[in-house]
Amino acid sequence: ILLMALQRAIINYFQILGAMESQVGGGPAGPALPNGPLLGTNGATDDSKTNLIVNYLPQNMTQDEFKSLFGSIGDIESCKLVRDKITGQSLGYGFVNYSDPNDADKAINTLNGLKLQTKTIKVSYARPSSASIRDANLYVSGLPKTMSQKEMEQLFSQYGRIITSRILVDQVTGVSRGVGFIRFDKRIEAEEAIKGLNGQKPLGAAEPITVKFANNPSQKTGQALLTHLYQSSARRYAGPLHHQTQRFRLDNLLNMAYGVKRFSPIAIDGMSGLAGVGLSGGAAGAGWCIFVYNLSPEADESVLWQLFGPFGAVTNVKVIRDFTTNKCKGFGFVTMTNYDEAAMAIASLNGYRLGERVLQVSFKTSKQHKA
DNA sequence: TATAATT
Repeated sequence: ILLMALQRAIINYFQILGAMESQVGGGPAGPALPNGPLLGTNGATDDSKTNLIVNYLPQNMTQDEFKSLFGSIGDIESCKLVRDKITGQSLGYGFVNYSDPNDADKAINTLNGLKLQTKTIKVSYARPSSASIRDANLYVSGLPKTMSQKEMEQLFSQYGRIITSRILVDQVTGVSRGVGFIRFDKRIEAEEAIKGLNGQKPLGAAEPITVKFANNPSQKTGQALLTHLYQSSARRYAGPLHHQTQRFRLDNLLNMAYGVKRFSPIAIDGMSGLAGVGLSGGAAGAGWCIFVYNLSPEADESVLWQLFGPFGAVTNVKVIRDFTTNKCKGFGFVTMTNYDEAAMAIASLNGYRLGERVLQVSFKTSKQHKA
């Protein structure tokens, strides 16, 4: 009976999420229109200097958050967070096409390596889209535990240009698990690497390695899907009250099914005492507005992303600048979607020393700007 | 023995 109730609740929950996404999401940007100066001699657009691919995005980042983060650098021609066509889940990567090549360069320099929650995002130029670069990812197992990422790359680089490589490690000890991934620029290169290396012993190794095409990571088991849903349920949009009650109802069911408690008492009890503090609506989307005081005159938006991003979903950041000098006036605002993440960020960052300055961080109140 | 890299 519990499982049936859980199943119903999950179906119900997906419908609610779907409705919320369509209200809040803002939708994917349309295709980039040909832009005069960027037309090549063959009539094709050349966006190689403006179009970026962004990888390792947090699973729960929305299109709006994505646009807000990259829009803080400069004017965006188009951007898209890529989602699974059927489930609507983020695939963890996206594209940003800037109007100005200088802004694309700036985005790589300032946002590549930015830590957001548990992820370190990667920002790089997108290669021209083509069938020849798809399905070029290899799964490698049986690697010697002593082999480094660099050594694995050296082994594979004879077959082509490597785009990414990774060796999986034990989360506790940090020691190699003997498995990894190699993404080549071209699928043909990956095919050649399989022919050349599958079943072969690396120099000095005791065992042969297995090299094959990697599975697509979007296929999940029912268990993994449930786990995922459970994790994402607490991270969503703080939203209107009827969504809150829905959220807690589902959470209680999941708590029963998994025997774990997700919400801290403060996240539940805290809500009732917070009328009028921090919670904002408006065009930027609902969320908890945080006041950040004692920023340096040189502070910019990327500082706020770096400070608050690790704590959870950030929808917007703003540095308040002097109109004439364009220098920061010493304060800014950050909007976060979820109360518990905002509270954690405030608790952690209030009193935080940034260079020579000690930050004051709190929920925004109506009369703080006079201080 | 499995990570969200081509719209």
